Amino acid sequence: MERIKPRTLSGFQELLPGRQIQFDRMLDSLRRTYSLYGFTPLDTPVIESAEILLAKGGGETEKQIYRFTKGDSDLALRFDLTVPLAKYVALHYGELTFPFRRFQTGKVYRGERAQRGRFREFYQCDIDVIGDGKLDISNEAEVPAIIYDAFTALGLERFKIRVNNRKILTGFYDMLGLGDRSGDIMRTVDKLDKIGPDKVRALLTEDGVPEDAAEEILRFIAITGENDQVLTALREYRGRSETFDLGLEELETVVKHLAAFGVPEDHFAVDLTIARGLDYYTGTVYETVMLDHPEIGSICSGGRYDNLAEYYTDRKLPGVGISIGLTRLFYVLGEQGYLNDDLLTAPADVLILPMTEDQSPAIAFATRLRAAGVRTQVYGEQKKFKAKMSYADKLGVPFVVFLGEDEAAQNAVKVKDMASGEQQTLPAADAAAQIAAALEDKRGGRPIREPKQD
RNA sequence: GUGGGUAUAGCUCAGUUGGUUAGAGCACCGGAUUGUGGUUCCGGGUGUCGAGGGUUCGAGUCCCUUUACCCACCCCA
Repeated sequence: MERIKPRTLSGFQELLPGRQIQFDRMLDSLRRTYSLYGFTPLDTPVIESAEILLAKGGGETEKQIYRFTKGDSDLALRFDLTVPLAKYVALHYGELTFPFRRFQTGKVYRGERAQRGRFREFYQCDIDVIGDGKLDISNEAEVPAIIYDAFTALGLERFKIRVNNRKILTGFYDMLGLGDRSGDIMRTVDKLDKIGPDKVRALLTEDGVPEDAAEEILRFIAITGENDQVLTALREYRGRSETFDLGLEELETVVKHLAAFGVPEDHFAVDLTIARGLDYYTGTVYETVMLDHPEIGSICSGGRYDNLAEYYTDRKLPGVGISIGLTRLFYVLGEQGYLNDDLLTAPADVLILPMTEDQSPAIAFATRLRAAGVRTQVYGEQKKFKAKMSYADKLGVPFVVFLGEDEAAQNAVKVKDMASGEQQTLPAADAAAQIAAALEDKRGGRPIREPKQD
């Protein structure tokens, strides 16, 4: 029989068991943080009608979306979680309470060419707050505050949330008489970190930006430093564009609130260059980078949009949201050796090895362990003892329990600590509680940690 | 979509100017050790050299076609 060579499509990811456990822990941690801020979980279909997903039309989405037909239906795989949210909110408007605060984790699909840290199928973790007609600016500070909490809960420390305001940028380009070109210019300016100011200037003039305007732009994006310094420098531009002035006011408010939310000053920064992928945002925008690995780009971005669901409803639904590229984040952490292979990656805390033909005592003891919250597996295979131990070793379970004739006779169990090799015989009555306590001792590590800085 | 690269064991890869039987490490299997793993020792190759065609006495190696994958750009999480 001809065998088909097993393979996984480019840009799609599947993990081995230990890694998958770590990935799920990341997801759990994020969901817990989001719940703490009063967000409600949401799930929407991976497949939607193409008409819905392509309502906006044009651009990269059209090029990259997976689209197919089934019978007469024109269907597509969701490209992000924001468009499905817009449809959801428009559809269920009457049944929702606003501001509507939802979080959603799920896979999204983009038919672009895969490469390092770029996938065709990947997880996004989104939070959004949708207002009915209006939405207060305080939400624009809360969202990055939640991201700070979420990343900190994951054990990450060396990251920075960069904040900007779209109105400041469009206002600034209006001053230069380049308002209609601002999209292209922002994309070029965004490359500053990568290619340096000289090349940015060259690209700008190449695109037909007058030299004095290009010079002006370079001076503008060179504004860096402490948040207060940046804000002070920006105030020099006031009075020349209403849009700019409004944007600056918003940015000042967001910076002030962020401090109140408890985000340390060194974890967020006003940055006038960020602009990528933020085309539908109208106000505050965010982008988060890992400080030690800026080359991987954004792992989390979002912002304020004034009219989420304009393609589906006449109602004005402003919102603010942010999306973590979880697959990218996880991939990068793995690449950089940040994922610990500790006992937390084992699928069970205890493996019970029944040594007698009758496995019912082992199964009964497993039931007691599970009742005590201990993840327990019974190894029922008829193999040599060595093979059973080897199985325990490979899974990485911290404890093995032996249940044989000797133990049964004493109404006891023998517990082996796999790390130390020590064994002790415990009375069956309180063995489960003792094992649960010992596990508590061993734990306390976070699922994901960054290495200590030298 | 544009440009470059790679394809040999489960994985990472070596394989000389074309030469006889296809190699290493890790992993895996068996044994030393039938109630003790992770260390050690002994033994075991598990392969359509991506696919198709060509050149040649002879192709993993050279040429053509093709497919897949990787990297960079574009764009993005």
